Amino acid sequence: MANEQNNFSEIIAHCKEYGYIFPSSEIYDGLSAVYDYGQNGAQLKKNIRDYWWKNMTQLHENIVGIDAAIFMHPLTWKASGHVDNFSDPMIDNKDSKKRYRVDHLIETHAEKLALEGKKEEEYALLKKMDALLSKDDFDGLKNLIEENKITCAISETSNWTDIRQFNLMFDTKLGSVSGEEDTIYLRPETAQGIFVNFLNVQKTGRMKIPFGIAQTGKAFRNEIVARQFIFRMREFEQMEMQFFVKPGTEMEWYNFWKAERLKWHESLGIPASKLRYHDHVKLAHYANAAVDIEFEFPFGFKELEGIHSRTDFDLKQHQQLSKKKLQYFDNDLKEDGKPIGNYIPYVVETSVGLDRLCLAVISNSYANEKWNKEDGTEDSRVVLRIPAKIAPYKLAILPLVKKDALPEIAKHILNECKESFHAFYEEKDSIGKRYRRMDAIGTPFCVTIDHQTKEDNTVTIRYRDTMLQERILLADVKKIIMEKIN
RNA sequence: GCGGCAGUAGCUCAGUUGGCAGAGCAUUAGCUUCCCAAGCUAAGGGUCGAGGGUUCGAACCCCUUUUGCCGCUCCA
Repeated sequence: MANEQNNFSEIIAHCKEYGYIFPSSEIYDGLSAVYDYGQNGAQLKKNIRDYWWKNMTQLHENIVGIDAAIFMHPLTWKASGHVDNFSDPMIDNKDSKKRYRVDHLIETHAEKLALEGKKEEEYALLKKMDALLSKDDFDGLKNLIEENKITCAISETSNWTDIRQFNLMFDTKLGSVSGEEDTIYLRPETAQGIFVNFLNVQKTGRMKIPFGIAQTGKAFRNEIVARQFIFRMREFEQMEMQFFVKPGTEMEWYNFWKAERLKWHESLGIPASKLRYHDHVKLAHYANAAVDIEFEFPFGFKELEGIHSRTDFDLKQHQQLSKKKLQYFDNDLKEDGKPIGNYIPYVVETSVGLDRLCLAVISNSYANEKWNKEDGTEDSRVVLRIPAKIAPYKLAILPLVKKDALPEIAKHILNECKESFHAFYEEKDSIGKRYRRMDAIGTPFCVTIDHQTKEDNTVTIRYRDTMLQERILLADVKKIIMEKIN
């Protein structure tokens, strides 16, 4: 574990040193749990996002992509349950410094009453709590705690602070709307942008169930504790696809996407041994089945993607609050020859954290290698074995020396390649040093132009993963790289 | 959010009793023309995380704050 922790620190340092990820607004000392992607990180992230987008919207003819706004009507979050479930009144015990969720604290006490056989008192307590919670009556709740002499399990005292509200949604003001609705939220998940557009997309795209709507974008959560680098950030990017199905068929599709999404992660070069499913025992308010795909990060197996069977919860809720029908008319025929008719579709959701995926790819790619050279001295390198299809740079073009017209030939290939893929040109320092630098940022291929190139039009191609090299025709460089990155 | 520890050049760190802010690597320029880093010469780079206090004088002592790490707590 100590090694793994060191390894994780090394990876964070490497990300900063090679232009992948920087702490946000670092010159002002940074901002807690906010990070910026640098020149290489942004390209990697974009490549992963594009790869996902293509997989979803191009390789599945029944999935289309949208891009909904971050700001949404405040009722959206009432409907989704975030207003009620995403904020928790908390209370601290001044002696033990322990913090409790008020509802958990009272419920624990109620359970104790039940165990003592005081069923009626338990019931009365819970009923009072629910009434006070629904009114956000924090003083009343504190009184309830004090009246019942509820104590902290650690300090066994009832020396409590006032109750404070911790809302996990960021709010801001929308100027031109009056009254209560001038507070709007930064979306805590991208899914709702898809649900509220369900009918728009279904009607204008003439989509037939089953079909999916995909979206990537930023979401925001005011986490109490956000740590572990870009694993849990306050501002993060999701890649979500909501798949609308006929009620009763949701488990079929849930299992389909569960398998499909695991395969997709493996296609990113993540070995099966570092991926696993984790079934949710305790389900969220909207789900009837939920599983996480977890990746073995340097700090243990953690969620990368969630696959949830969300039932018709979201569409039903939006239908209720918006008073607009969000139903689908199914023209498929039943046994009696008549159309199936109207229903609210069920939804199977796949939701990946893009930042987490970037971290997974980087930590899976990172290796600090040491070996002995032929003369017995030790040699080493740090290499990012990022799969070629998502690597920030695909090819480095290196003239062996910066004279004898070698740079001119190299620049000629650069110009030929740069319209098709991201290529890097460098003529400074020894060739070995340049190879090391390309290893460190994860460039999968290097071609070196040398004196022999002028004689027979061949160049050396050097592979990042194996460090092997071979000679290929100068004229074939672009074609060969194109083949390897597709 | 609470408690503990930490923050000096891009990185890793040194800095004696409170007395001129340093090294190695990295970077840039030049030399070398090398097919897997660590050759030579030179240069640039710092309000010592930030703000305040004590002092003739603070990287060093005190207070506040911020960021990170660890532990709690939280993560529909």
